[in-house]
This record gives sequence, C-alpha cells and structure tokens, in this order.
Amino acid sequence: MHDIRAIRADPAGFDAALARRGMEPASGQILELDQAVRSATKEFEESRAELKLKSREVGKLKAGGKHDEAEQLIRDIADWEVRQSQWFGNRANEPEAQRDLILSTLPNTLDPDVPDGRDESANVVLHQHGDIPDFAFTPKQHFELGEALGLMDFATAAKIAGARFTVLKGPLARMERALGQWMLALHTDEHGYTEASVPLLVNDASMYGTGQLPKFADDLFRTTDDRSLIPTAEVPLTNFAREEIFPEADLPLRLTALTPCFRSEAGSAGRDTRGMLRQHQFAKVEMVSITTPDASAAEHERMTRCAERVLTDLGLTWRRVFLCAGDTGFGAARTYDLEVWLPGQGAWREISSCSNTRDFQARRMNGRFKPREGKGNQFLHTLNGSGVAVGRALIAVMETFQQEDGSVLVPEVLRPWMGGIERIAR
RNA sequence: GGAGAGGUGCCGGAGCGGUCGAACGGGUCGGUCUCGAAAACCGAAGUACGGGCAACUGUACCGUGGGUUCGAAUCCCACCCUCUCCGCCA
Repeated sequence: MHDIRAIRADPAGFDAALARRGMEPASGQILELDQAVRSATKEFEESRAELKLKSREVGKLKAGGKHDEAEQLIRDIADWEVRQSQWFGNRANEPEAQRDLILSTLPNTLDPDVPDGRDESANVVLHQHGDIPDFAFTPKQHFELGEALGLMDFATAAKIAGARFTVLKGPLARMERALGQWMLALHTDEHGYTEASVPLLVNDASMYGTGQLPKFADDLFRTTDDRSLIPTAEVPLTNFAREEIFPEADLPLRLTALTPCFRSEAGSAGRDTRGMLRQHQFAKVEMVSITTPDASAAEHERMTRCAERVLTDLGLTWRRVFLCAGDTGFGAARTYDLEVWLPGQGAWREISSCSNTRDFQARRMNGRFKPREGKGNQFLHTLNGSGVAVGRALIAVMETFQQEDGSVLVPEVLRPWMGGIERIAR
C-alpha cells in the first residue's frame, strides 16, 4: 500500500515509479479522488462538530429541567439534520473506496538500483557458485529418474487428485522429508531463525496484508468458509506483525516455517507440465524477517546468504539473480532469485526468491514499531525468502547427483536425516 | 455441535443513553526528596486522519459491521473472538 501523502507531495515521482514497472500514470486519478475524499470529509466533520454541540446543549437543558426548550431544540436539530444529510450524505465513502482500491492494487515502488527491463531477459546475474557439471553420459530429467526408480508416481497422483500433483514413495519421499527437516534445522540452529508452526488456512485480512488480495485472488485456493490455502508461509509468518506495535528492542523478528504451499497456477496452463517442477502443492521452507527501516537492506543480504548456504551445503550449482523492474513481484521493492542448475533439463531454474518489501506490506497490515528514541510509531519493514523450495531442491539433487545407472547419490548433509542412506537405487 | 459468560486504554478494572477519550489501581516516563536507590509525593502520557507557521484545533476509534436516537462505550441486530461446562474427535 502506498502512502497517499507521498503521492500528494510528489505525484510525478510516483508516476515515474510506476513507469519503471511499465505502468500508466495513476497519480492524477488518485489525487482527484483524494481531493473528493478530503473535501467531503471536511464537510462531514464540520457538520458532525455542529451536531455534537447542539446535542450537548439538549443534555444541558434537560439537566437544568428546561424540558420544553429541550424539546424545541430536538425538533430544530432534527430539521437541521435532514438538510445536512442532503448536503453531505455519505459523499466521502464512495471516492474513498475507489481511491483505496486503486492504491491497494498498485505494486510497490522499486529500489533505485533495481535493473531496468521488461521481463526476465533483463535480469542481472550477480554471481555464480560452482561450475556447470560435466556428465560422461546424458543426464536425465528428474521425472525420468524418479519414474524409473519406481519412486515418483504421477499417474497415481492424477488418479487421487488430478494434474499437477505428485506421489513420492520410499527413499524419495524420505529425501523430501530430510530436505525440509535439514533446512529448518540449519536456519534455526545456525541462522538464528525461530521455527514456527502456522495455520495453512488464513483469512482475507491476512491475504490482503501480504498482497495476495485483492488483486491475485485467482491464484489462490478458496475454502467454503471464506479462507484461503496459503500459497507460501510468507503469508502467516509476515502477518505476525499485523495490527501490532513492537518495541524496537524486540526487532528483528526472524521466523521460519516448513509448510506445504498451495497454488492454483491459473495462467500457467501448459507450462512445466512434466514432472514436479510446477505443482498445486509443494513443500517449502520460508524465512521472514520483521525489522526496522534502517536494518532492512542488510537483512535482505543476510537472508539471501542464508538461502544460498542451503544450496552450497547440498553441493548444488547456483547463481544469484537480481530481478529487473519488470520481473519483480507485486509487493517487492527488490528481489534476488536464486537459480539452481538442473543438468537433466539443462537449464537454470528458480529455487528461492528473497524480497525486501520495505514498508509496503507493513502499511497494508498496519504493522508498526515503537522507536527506542523519539516519539510516534513507525511502519515496520518486512522481508521474505524461500530457504528453499523443498520440491525443487529434491529435483536439483536428483538431477545433479544422478549416476549413469539411474541411481542418485544422497548429499552428505542429508544422510543423517535419512538413516544413513547413501544412494537411492532400484 | 449444545448451554452459559464476556470482549473497554500498556495491564487490571469501573462506566443511570447526555460536559466520557473514558473513573480507579498497577505499570511507564519526567520531577521532588536521597550520597545513591527504595518508599512517598507532584506531574506527564492513547492511535489515526484533517486544518494551522505555531500554540493549538476538528473528526473518528471502548471486538467488527449495521441500526435506533437530537445524542450511543452504554439500547437493538448480525458477525468475529475469548473463557466455562457438556458432547464429539486427531
């Protein structure tokens, strides 16, 4: 959510920020509505002030035993109120709703150093870890490996649930579990995050707070009682801050959770249909930081390094990509994607996305902190990052550590979490 | 799911429909006292939006949304949440 005062103060700057995202200017329409809101509100408040004054007078007359005068005044007020209502009615409500709807559907302002560009082709690779591995044979894709092992079953998943679901069995199911457990342990034990177990079904206020609503309702699965399945644990974790005022001394809050995520993938029809790259349901370890404006930039770098650590320790080849203006998500001021090399697919694929939303989400959810010094409360900054997507990590491990015979070596770090299994084979 | 009770400021807790943004107590902050601290005493302090250079000032907010009324924290309706008991259940 944007600060209407900032738009009033610098409409041109606001439109320039939108232009970076390839959007049309909006300040003109917003300020026009805002003006209507403000003038109608002013009338309303003046009228209310007068009404309160008159009504108090009635009370005084009655208290003084002057009942006839009081009755006369009540009749006068009633007449006056009718005339007033013809004047102002609820003229502020409609433009206010329009103004706020527009504001709530406009994306966050980008950081100045976000690269220009319309789409992912303009993203900037910041650095790469590891070389693209050589194979003495033609590496297979994860679903070829998984199906040959008899441990990845899309037919059964389709029977049970439909397209875009996966059934994992035996050591592959266990490796998925091991990945999630290990990542969670890493972030809690070494990176200072607090583990949280959270609701997977959330209300509309929470979805609004992180920015899924009102604009992206189609991407969500709805329940019959007006809740939504979470598309990411960013939603419940970030909403810890909703309607809260934290003492600055309590910050930063660093939260992590391993949860299933549910996405309708509306608009992705036909993309990544083979395998488990793009599913309606997948497991993900999420990191969320709730912090102060001064600390959020450093926190973003730190969080991204926490995610990178996961990939490095697994022995994967990865790179950090700075998303360009056109590819940066709705709520983010800046985003680093981590892409992992998939030898079977022969392509870099996103496995983590770390974003600083600055005060964008905090404004939506009215999440504030009380500064150590100075007066007044300020909006928090919120950040989120995958640490990392478990399903995609499984894919990357399979494709990276596959052997010519179709077996898969288990990364060292996962072995303790898999009862010592070193290789998954037929 | 059934029955009941309740949701008020940082916390506890009052509040005949009229000067209530809200008594009182605790906590917090500032001061007096003290070598210092405690105690005691004095004082300050809600959030948001708008107007004003400022002092200051208007409006809204007593779970949420409607309604009744000249006037609502107080009355009515719906919803949400919490607690107690019963039932059911991982």
